[in-house]
Amino acid sequence: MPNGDTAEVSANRLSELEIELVDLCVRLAQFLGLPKSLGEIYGAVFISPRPVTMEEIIERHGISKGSASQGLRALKMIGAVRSQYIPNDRRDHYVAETGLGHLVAGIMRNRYEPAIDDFGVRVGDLSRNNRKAEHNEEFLRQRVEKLEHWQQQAQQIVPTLRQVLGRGEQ
Amino acid sequence: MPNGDTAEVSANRLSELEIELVDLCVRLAQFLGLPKSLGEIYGAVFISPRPVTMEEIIERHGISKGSASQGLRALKMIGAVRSQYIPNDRRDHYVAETGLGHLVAGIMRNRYEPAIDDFGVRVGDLSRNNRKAEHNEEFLRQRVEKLEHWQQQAQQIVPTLRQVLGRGEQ
DNA sequence: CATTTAGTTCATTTTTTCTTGAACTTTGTG
DNA sequence: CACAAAGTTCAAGAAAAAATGAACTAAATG
Repeated sequence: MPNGDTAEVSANRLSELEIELVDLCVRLAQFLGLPKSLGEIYGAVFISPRPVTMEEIIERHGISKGSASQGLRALKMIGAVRSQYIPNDRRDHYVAETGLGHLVAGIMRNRYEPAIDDFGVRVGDLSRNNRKAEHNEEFLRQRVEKLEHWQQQAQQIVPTLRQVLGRGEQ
Repeated sequence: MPNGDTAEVSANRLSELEIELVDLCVRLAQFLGLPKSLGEIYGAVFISPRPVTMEEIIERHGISKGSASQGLRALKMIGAVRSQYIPNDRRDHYVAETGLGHLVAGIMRNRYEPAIDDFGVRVGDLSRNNRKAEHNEEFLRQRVEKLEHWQQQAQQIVPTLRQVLGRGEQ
């Protein structure tokens, strides 16, 4: 049972510094094209020195239950957050993953790689049809080739990023 | 499906292939977090073997004048498109820039680098205040340091990408 | 079991972003 | 100059994305 009496006042407010840290997480999320709430939730976990429950996040940050639930699921999926077992407590407790390489890799895997692959498939189809369709103008064929080249370059980016960001994790 | 008669002027209808190429440009734009219309407009320029006017884009792709004007401005700004002088014609004529490195560099410059810099400024402020505020918990200070580290790694990404994508342009 | 608590789902509402089009400015033309 | 064509701007509408919260399922507790 939550602490009782005087407690109906909101659980400990966020300090200035905590607010700023969460703010940065929100900006980061938006930079990456993720919804603001993911940034808030990640921030909530990031600033906590010990594993947090969904309820704490909801209380301290004023997020709806639905957002919190869905947001945590998404963050788990990209590996930004993981849940940690706490004895004698039925609730899930979350801990932030803080390696930038790890975070970026998760986002890549879930968001970017599928799109790059899809692009590859489409360009592949196109260039296959391109060959047998002899009435195409030469110019458009060159454009299709250009896209194939883009696709090849895009494929190289993922491993390269991994290399740059993979160092210095703890 | 043979093209049939329609030997007349190219003025209108997009071919299947052209539609697919524009479609890919739209997907690419959306992947990069840019509005669909930018993809369409870029696509319109991309598939044209000769410089296109705004009017042609509006006509062939059914885009509003406002979108076309703003979209072309944005594409010029990121260097995805440039206008080319045509004698005896008052209108602007646009040509697509097709080097992936060039395109990505432009988007970086306009969209990502400012955000990364802003992030850097904020983290800098934070860590400066962090030092003099002696009442901060140790844990939060570690988190601020973590963000500084992220910032440093992010700074490295830009030149690395440039290197991967900068080769093989024509 | 009945009850309480943790967490999920999803239709609805809210917010944000994109697109449109009409009014406007600018520039070339006779 | 008056006119027309090219291009810009921005308020308002449309569309898309995100957040909410009530109704739900599942799982522990006694």
